[in-house]
Amino acid sequence: MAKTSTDNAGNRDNDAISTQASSVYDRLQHDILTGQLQPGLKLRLKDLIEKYDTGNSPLREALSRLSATGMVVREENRGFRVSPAHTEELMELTRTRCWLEEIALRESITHGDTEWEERIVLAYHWLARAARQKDKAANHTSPEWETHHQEFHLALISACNSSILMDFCAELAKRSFRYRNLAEVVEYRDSHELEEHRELQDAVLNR
Amino acid sequence: MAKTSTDNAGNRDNDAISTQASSVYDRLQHDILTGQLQPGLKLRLKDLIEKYDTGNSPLREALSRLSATGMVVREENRGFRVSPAHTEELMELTRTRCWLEEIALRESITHGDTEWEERIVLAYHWLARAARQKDKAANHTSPEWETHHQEFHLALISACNSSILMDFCAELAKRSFRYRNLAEVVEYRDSHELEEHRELQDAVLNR
DNA sequence: ACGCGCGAATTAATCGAAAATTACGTAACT
DNA sequence: AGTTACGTAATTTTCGATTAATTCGCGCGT
Repeated sequence: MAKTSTDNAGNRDNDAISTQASSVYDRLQHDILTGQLQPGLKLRLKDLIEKYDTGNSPLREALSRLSATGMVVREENRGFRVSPAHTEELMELTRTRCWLEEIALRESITHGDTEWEERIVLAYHWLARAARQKDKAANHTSPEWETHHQEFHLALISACNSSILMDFCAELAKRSFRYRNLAEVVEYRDSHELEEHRELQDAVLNR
Repeated sequence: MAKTSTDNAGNRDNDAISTQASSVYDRLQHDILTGQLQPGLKLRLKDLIEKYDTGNSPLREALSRLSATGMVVREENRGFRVSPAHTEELMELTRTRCWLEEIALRESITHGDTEWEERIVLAYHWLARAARQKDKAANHTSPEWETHHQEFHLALISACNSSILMDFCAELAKRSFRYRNLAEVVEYRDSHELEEHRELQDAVLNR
């Protein structure tokens, strides 16, 4: 989950040089999602300027963007802080995510074509490969695995005919990812997790 | 639709003075939603600084926030422009909005309590009153009516147990509002629109 | 001891100008 | 004629410093 879809999407195939504000945005978001910046933490501009080795304006810009997506909360004339995390919000999040992903998946199954199927197969392939490497390193949350996991789920719903809904799902996935990291719930992830994903893939492809 | 939920939510009951960046954010969003700033329009910082009578930093902050919600698109090192409007996106938007509001309404009907019902009745009352004043002025899109219309729809889904979903719905409503203004489709709004809302209220209250 | 108001220190928000990047028009070259 | 290279102008991005707001601590009065 090193990069988000919105941030560097424009830099895929052209020479566009990422601006400093975007770099700080990425790094800040990463640190929030991985829990290195804890919920509720006061974000003092001076400290962040030093920590992320940047200037006033880019930092403020990054924080503004993050506040719009709910990663940080802005308190007028009082600065920013990492958005708090409550168990209620996690429940709400899970609930909402279920609703939205159910719709998206249902629609995808209805309207999905062969290209969609190929995307799923490919995404699963990458996920499985990342999982194999994960086993080797015995690293429960390898960044690549997270990326491919995200990509797999996005592939599943990629035929729902609504990029808006996909964006919402991606947003919810990010927030869920954050809660996972905060709780450091790693126990439940055992070897048959990959199997579940395979079953999911097969079930979807068979409608 | 003068104020959005996120923007001035913090100013509800305390003395917090709105910052200049937030003011510019509100005004910019308003002008985009009402179509005064047309889709795809290049937003030159110098012009905007003059037009909105502000400085470099607040403006940039406002634009950054708007880019996160998709109101404006950011082109790295190339500035900002008002996000374009396609008919496909309108269709996608409508589709997605249906899905989400259906869930939210269904959940609200299931879990709604008497407080929820009171909120609906109250919201309808305000809406009806605004509609009456609208008739007097023969003004199809009075800002107050839009506000109360929004509030009514939010009240309907306010018992869905997911503020996240409500935020998404509000976001979609804003975008729809924009398309309505862009197309200036006013014909279909006739006198029985209020009736429809009344029927909606009654139906919901009767589950 | 507790609450209240005033002033110093700290922090956030804004401004004005420098630095970096892109856009554009002109000229040279194939 | 078309195309590439180059220099200038326009624009965006960033920096450093100023201004405005908040927080904290102390003394005063009750």
